[in-house]
Amino acid sequence: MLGDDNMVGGSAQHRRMQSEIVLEGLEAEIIAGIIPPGTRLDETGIGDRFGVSRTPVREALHALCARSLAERVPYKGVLVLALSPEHIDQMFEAMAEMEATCGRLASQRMTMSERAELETMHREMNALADAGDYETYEGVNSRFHTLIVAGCHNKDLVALAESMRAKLRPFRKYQLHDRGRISRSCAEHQDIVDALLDQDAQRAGTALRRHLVSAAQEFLLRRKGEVEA
Amino acid sequence: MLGDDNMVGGSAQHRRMQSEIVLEGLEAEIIAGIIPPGTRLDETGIGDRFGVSRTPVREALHALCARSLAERVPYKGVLVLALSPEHIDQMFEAMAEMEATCGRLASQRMTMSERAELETMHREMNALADAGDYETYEGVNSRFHTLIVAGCHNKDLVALAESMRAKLRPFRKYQLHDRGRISRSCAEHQDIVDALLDQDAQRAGTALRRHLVSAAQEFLLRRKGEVEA
DNA sequence: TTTGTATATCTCGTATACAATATGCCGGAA
DNA sequence: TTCCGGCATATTGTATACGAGATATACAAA
Repeated sequence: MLGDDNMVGGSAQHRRMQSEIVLEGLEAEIIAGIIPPGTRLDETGIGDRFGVSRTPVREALHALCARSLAERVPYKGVLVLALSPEHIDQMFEAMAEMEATCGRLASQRMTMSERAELETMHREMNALADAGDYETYEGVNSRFHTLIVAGCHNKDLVALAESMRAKLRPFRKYQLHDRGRISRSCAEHQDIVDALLDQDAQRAGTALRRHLVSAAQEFLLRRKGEVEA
Repeated sequence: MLGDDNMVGGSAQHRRMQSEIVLEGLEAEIIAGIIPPGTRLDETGIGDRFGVSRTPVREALHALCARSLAERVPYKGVLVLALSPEHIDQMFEAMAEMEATCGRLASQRMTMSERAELETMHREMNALADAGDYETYEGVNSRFHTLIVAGCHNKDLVALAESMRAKLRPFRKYQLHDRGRISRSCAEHQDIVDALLDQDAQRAGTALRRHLVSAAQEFLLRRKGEVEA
């Protein structure tokens, strides 16, 4: 009995599987752009790199495909997904619609403490915007949106919305790197926060949709510029 | 060259992998309710049943978890998801929101031929309702909703909406088995079709949401009754 | 009878061996 | 020179073997 470390409190603590480690590693590398789209993910090579056999690698690759970060072609391999501009556009739209939906519900359902946190974050972001601290801003911004999505209190909608955000994460690193974009972002956030606190479902939805669409526009324009440059 | 069945037109034709076959088999059995929720999916047993080894079975199980038809508990196995009534309620809501979102966009984006097909289906369903052919009605009803979802012309939104529909399919078999429900369904469909053809985004969304919420209510009431009986 | 411990067994996670399939290269013929 | 076909290689898909962890059972002691 002594030395009993059965910490049963909370959710079961389980040993991290190798496949999980590989999955997270690959995901991070893909999202960070270290592995560019179109790359074939070689099972043996990755296994060697992570120091595991092919089996856990294969499981990680399957998971990657399930999250549509990659695509499996039988007997050929799995390729990091290269997305067309049109598809990226669609993904942004899907994310915007998901967050708008969550936000609309959240306006009615957020708890008092969630609303308080929302305001706190918003104020914090205003300060960060003034200070020009883009890195920190981006972090808070991400949590801000996560909080809104979670505010709908529907596990499935949250999961769908977050899955879209995850897919787009690799593309969002381009954004929010100039003062103009950030101050526009803050203004749009103000609108969103107001609507949520006023419990105005309609306005919350449209404000969120508009905000995300405009963010997407900026991204696509910037990317287009990069390609031409 | 003769006997060359490389029909390269369209997407590549590949030999069906065993893991795919197992996946589809299990999925069908789960959806059909042959494998009840809570069942532990034994890897060796399933392998024997399908005549394959554990490896493809494991891949299928992972895919099942990715589609959240089952849940993996490390070192314990994967369990067919047993959903609480509250969660089922949330899933219905998520599906309703997804279809409403798709429908709102579809009202603006459906092609002429899609709109025509929509009307055709609706008329067909009215006839089937009058005839009391519930089985066929259910089939057309499913295609009706699929068509609306697809009408948003956004691959990602369609995928999200369809994933919710897939999750709920096992529960929907209870529905639409009495004349009252069917006639109400038809009336609600009328509203939806009108809004879509009028390109009235707002109304399309609310009509769809209302329709699906009311369907969910019926299901939950019926289920509650069954439990008490 | 009950409880604690030890063992037995079962299943999962991982590694490796084998089979099937695609790709690339090389030689030969037109 | 160019095109075609067959072979070699590499990589994926599948099967099996092995080790780790967990649960269940049996037995002993209180």
